[in-house]
Amino acid sequence: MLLVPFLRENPDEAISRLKKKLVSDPEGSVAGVLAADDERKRVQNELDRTLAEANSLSDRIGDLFKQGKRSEAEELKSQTADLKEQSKLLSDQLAEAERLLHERLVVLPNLPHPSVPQGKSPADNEVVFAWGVPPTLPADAKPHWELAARYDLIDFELGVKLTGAGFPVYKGKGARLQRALIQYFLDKANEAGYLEIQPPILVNEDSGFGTGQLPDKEGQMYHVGIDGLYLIPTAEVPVTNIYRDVILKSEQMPIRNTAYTPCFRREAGSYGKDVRGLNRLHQFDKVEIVQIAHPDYSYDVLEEMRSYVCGLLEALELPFRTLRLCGGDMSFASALTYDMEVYSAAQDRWLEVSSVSNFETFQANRLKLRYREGSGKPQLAHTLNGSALALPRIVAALLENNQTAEGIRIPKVLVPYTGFDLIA
RNA sequence: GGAGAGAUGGCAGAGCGGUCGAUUGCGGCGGUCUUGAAAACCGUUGACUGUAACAGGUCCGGGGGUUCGAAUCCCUCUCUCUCCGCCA
Repeated sequence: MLLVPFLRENPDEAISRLKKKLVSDPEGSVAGVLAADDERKRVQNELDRTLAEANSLSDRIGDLFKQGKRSEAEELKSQTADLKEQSKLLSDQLAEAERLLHERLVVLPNLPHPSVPQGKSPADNEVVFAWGVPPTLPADAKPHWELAARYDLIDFELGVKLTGAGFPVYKGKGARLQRALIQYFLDKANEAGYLEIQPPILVNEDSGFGTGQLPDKEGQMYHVGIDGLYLIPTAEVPVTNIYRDVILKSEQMPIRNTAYTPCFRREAGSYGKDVRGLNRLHQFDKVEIVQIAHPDYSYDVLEEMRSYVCGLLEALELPFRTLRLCGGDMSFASALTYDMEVYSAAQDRWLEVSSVSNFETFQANRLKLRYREGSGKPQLAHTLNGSALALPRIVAALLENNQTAEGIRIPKVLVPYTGFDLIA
């Protein structure tokens, strides 16, 4: 959620940055927020004055009673009725003004960092880094869904029987590969100084709001209506919400957490090869990294997280590139996002395997996640997170890029985890 | 699912309807003492809002009510804990 004081002091800057995020009427939006805030302040002021008057009257009545001046007290009592009615009215007005302000504020996305490229679609993303060479595959190279079937690693039809499309069943070496990747990613994150967390995978509404999934992206989460809980779309939600309503000491930062969880997404997506096989699922596994950082160095932290993820991909020997997302392709809450994409030769396309973002104070403002410098006033912290990594497309790329006539080769770093170096 | 107890400041834990934003202890911070530290002693220590700064306002789980006045009384919701049952 954007900060009203910032909008008030820098309306023009806010408007031009919102434009980059393709907000349709940034002028009207900002003006609407400021107007709502003005009204809120006006009503608040009036209410405060009324309450102050009522409070002082009550004090005097109390004093008079103590002094035994009953009739004078009764006299004053009669004066309070008006104030009472007025304050009731005003507090209703205040609630309405606050609701309106919140309603207008909550629909505005985060402001993009100055380095974010202008653009509308993935085609406008900026390639900032690339590593590795696409492998030369045999002429009869297969996409991963055919490989998964041939080696009996993943059964998509069986998932349809049990649950529905997008809920695959992993079997044998396929299942083992999943477990190996999770273990490997967690071990690496631990080595890099991230504290491992095992959070709940259902969260309440407050948590959904805190990280920005609610209220605007409600439809993307599975909802357990009877209990009012949501299945998490990413571990970011429970892990970041650990720090909701928390005031840290500045020396406690940066906080570095990692978590493996299944992730659930309802998003329907498009049809055809974009969603074939592992390309888009309703349930998948992911290891997430989250940091809470001081605003002074949160962009250093972002770079560190980015290079950490790149290191994982290099270790897995997967050719990849890093994109700086353009304003139109960024998520609602993000100020700057890097996507890592692995090249899949057999599909001849780039697969997004990780997304690393700095949310600055956007989530922290919703979460009331603050830090204190010495004995100073609490300040909003910066939140960051990234996938490190999401399994399905890593598996897809591993299968496709490492296919040989003998079978599918497992990268060296994974062999201690899988217990085999070839799927044949 | 049944029965009971509870929800107060970083934590623990008080709080006859006005003098309570809230006793006290611990913790934190500052100081005295000390070569330094510990101990002891003294002081200080919530958040939000608001103001140029004061002032003012709000917050004792959420919501509503009684009252001139509510942390204290009433209603309601939520959550937590204990015991029993059930299950892993």
